[in-house]
Amino acid sequence: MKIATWNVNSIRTRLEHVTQWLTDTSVDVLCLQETKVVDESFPRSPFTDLGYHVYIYGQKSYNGVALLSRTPLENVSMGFAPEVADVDADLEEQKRVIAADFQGYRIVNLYVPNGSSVGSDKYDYKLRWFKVLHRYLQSLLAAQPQVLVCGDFNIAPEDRDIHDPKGREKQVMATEAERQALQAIADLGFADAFRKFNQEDGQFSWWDYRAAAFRRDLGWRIDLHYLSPPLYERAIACTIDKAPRKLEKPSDHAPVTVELTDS
Amino acid sequence: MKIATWNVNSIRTRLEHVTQWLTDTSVDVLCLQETKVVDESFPRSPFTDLGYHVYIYGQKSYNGVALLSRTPLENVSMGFAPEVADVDADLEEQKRVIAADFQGYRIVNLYVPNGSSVGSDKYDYKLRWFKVLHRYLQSLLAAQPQVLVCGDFNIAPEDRDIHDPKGREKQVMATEAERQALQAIADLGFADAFRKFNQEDGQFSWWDYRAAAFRRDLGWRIDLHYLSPPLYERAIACTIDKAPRKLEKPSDHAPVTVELTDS
DNA sequence: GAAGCGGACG
DNA sequence: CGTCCGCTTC
Repeated sequence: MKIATWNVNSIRTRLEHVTQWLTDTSVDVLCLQETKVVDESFPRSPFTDLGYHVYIYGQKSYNGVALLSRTPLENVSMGFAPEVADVDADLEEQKRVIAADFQGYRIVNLYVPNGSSVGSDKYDYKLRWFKVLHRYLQSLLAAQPQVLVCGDFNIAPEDRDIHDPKGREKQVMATEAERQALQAIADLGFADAFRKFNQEDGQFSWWDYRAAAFRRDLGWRIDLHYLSPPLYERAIACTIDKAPRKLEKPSDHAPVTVELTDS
Repeated sequence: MKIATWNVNSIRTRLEHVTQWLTDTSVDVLCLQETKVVDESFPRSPFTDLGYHVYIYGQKSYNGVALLSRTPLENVSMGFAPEVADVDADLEEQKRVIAADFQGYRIVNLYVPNGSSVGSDKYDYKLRWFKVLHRYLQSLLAAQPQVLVCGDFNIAPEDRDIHDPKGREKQVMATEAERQALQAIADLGFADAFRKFNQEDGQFSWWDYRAAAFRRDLGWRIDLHYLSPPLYERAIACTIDKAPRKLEKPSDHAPVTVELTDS
């Protein structure tokens, strides 16, 4: 079983890249972020034509997440409700969370707020959002010990996940407060699937469009698969596919795939 | 000597087309319209690198004219002032006129208002603008009998300059009032250089982006060179180059070149 | 309806 | 650098 996460930076603009990649890789579930389209305008048929079931939670212009699956998914939920009560309205407005049951476990697909710059309102929003995510995942785990949380986390977990960790404390996606928020999630009982197989630094999933960052390999590893123990046991591979990032008009993110034993 | 006029519909978007065309054609002076950029952001160096001197009169988003010349130009003037006094402020606000001395004659580069639709405020603006243009050119001719006026006139002089003249009286760019305004300019002593050499109908310089107008050759001849008698005598060719209109992401206008004897 | 710009966001 | 949108123009 292969589960992939890919921030596509507009599903409409990246339609060809995504359908081609699905054809090439045959992943079982693809978790998309930054679809940037309202549900009525999501291009469903290119994916149903390939045999995928489509579950979407989108909005105009920004954010938006989706699940594509070769088999139907059960109990699809959008946003933090009803797992978490009393979520600030502004944290639920942005469409960043979609989850569903697949093969007896729960897949949670996240598009974590970027945070803009340290100390900005958006940075505060990101940290508030993580507090709610913590409660949300805590609630999920209480009901179901098998959880896979993936997506664009907009945080590099460690210094080896950044091309240049110098001065990182001032850099959004690398500050101590963000890493602590991420660690609090991990402490619920999640482990980073990629690091089960690969300890090297310089393994990136995102490269800024600016400053020829991809050509110079100035990237960050911010697209992650966090697995609860029973799934972490079953993980047999986790890979970043840089090929789509080399195409014309690419997303700034590469897809990341985790493979689990069938058990 | 070759003088060309080209409405490029954004010099920044069309930069490659224009530099390539200059390289291919080696015109002496290129008169640009709809540069759509403030002077500080005009891409000067691509043209200076090709050996052109650059004179610009631009504004944000709309309008904007420029002169590119292989040799330095003298007495460059922008707008109607100081030739015409007491011009309504709204007629000078839009950057549509740039002029300069070249080889002993004056080149006037115009971007005539489009006029939107008959009876609209913009249509009235266009006719008012022509009244000032008339005074402006009258003043120029009094000082200097050798004048070349070119640009996007947004008027087709005759029915043979329109793909379908039926119902043209209701069509902006072809109404009687507009043609009379244009004729009043001609009556100052200008003649249409193109018609010195070519009497055929269906000779167009502009094709709407809509309705596959270019493919179906549904165009208009609205990009003109008007020459005062001494220059008209010297004209030895006037041609519309449709090649750039066939490129990817073209301007909706083709460049029009007039050639004069060196005399 | 096609295409431009500017501004927000990343 | 590249997405989206609202706006304007033609």
